[in-house]
Amino acid sequence: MSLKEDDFADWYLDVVEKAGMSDKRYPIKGMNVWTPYGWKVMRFIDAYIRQEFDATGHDEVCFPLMIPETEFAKEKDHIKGFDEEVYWVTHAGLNELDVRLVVRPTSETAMYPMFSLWVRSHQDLPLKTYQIVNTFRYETKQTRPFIRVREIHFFESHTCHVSEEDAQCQVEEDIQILERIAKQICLPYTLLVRTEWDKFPGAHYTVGIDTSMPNGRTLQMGSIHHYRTNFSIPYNITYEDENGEHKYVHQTTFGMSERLVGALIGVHGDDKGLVMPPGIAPYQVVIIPILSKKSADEVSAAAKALGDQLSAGGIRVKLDDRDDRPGSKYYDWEIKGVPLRLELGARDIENKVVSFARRDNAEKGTIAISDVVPGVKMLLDVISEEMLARAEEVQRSRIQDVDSVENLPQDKILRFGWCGSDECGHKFEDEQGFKILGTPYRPEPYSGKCIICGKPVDRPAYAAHTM
RNA sequence: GGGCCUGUGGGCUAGCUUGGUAUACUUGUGGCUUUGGGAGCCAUUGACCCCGGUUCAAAUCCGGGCAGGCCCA
Repeated sequence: MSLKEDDFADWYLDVVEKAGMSDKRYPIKGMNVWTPYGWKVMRFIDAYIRQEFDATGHDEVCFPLMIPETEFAKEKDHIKGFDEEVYWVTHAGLNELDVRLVVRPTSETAMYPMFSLWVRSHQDLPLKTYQIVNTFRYETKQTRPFIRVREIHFFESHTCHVSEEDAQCQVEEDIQILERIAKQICLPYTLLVRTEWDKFPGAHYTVGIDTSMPNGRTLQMGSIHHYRTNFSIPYNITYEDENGEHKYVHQTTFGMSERLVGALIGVHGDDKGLVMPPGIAPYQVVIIPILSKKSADEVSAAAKALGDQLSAGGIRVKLDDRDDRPGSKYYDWEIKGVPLRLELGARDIENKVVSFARRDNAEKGTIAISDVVPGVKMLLDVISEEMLARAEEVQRSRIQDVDSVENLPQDKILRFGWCGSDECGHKFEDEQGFKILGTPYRPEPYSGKCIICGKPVDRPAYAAHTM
């Protein structure tokens, strides 16, 4: 699906509301209520994230929400990057606080004072932790559910290593974890090393994780940072090595937010509503019994038995036995994006089959009732693969090579030569209104000239309008 | 940071200029009926953002507050 800006904004808000993902009527701008269906989706994503981090030797932790100003201010670039968008707690009861408290916009400054206590020896390393929490950032721009909010649900992993090389290996592991998470949600993405002026405040370098939305803009879903010793020095996180020498740890972080939900809505949705990737769909299958006066009891019992069978087979299934017309139910579940609809009526029972309809491509057919569990599983796998393949194809088609600033396509991701200088980069951004997303994390063959100064370059830069 | 606009049942909306019983659709609830793509009929619940002012009378006019949206830097 491809949409103009206004159409996308209307479509997005409409779908989020009608599918029951979020209620934005809570009386604080940018702080929305997770309604049951939306929260189910987020929980399935979180569950998968937990599984991935646990399996790669990370320990889940949970740090306090508040950070004393004295700790928050220790890393100068970091505070400069965040001080305009943090919430402050200045009072407690009737008293003004001596040391004001920051409501975390991210948790480096909460965690690292403790890391300096936890890490003493090289045997304590690597330290690999993560947490899934809410953070707060005072957004002044237009807010939008999941995409730009002031209370952000996200995960953040924080690691400490003996050397820059070890930390670099962690970045590679993070990318593998990302690959698996993205596959589960059928989301394509690009890995681009951000410009110096756009990297995370305090980072050595930042890898942005972007995806492409139907209005032609890119959405940053998360990022991976290599900090080197930029934080361990001000927070004094040191270890004693084999030779008794004290050294600063090298650190990384990796985080992705509820924007994953915004991305899956935008990337997969269509004019009928959401399309949920089977991997994180709260309901992978919905069963609609087709009742008639004569067959009501028989069909109801068969539908119930079918639901139990699928459920026992490990499939997340919803039996919609509301007293409503089938057509009306179809529309309801299509808006919510349930990947597979099963219809069961007297005709199907007679033929020993169940009818199905795929949400992603509207394909219909039947499955033998004797073979229903493996049949449904296979269909869900196929749906997942095809959703990812289609989304990847769309993303590829949105990337366009350009070699001049004349007539830049406004709804594409531009690939072009950039010498890497701040001067040319800023000139391009200021004059063209595009944001430079960065240069590929994985080198890709390229030869061209800087689009501004004409100097020969051997790697491309990417730019786009961003959400 | 500067400017503009808007708040009416759960949702969407008419009424506001020119003050006088608040409108339609949708949703919710109960019933009858129906069920292979949003059926129909009957009954019914439900609102003027808050505070103050003007007035016989305020959704409507005025002031302030709160909330939301848009545009520009």
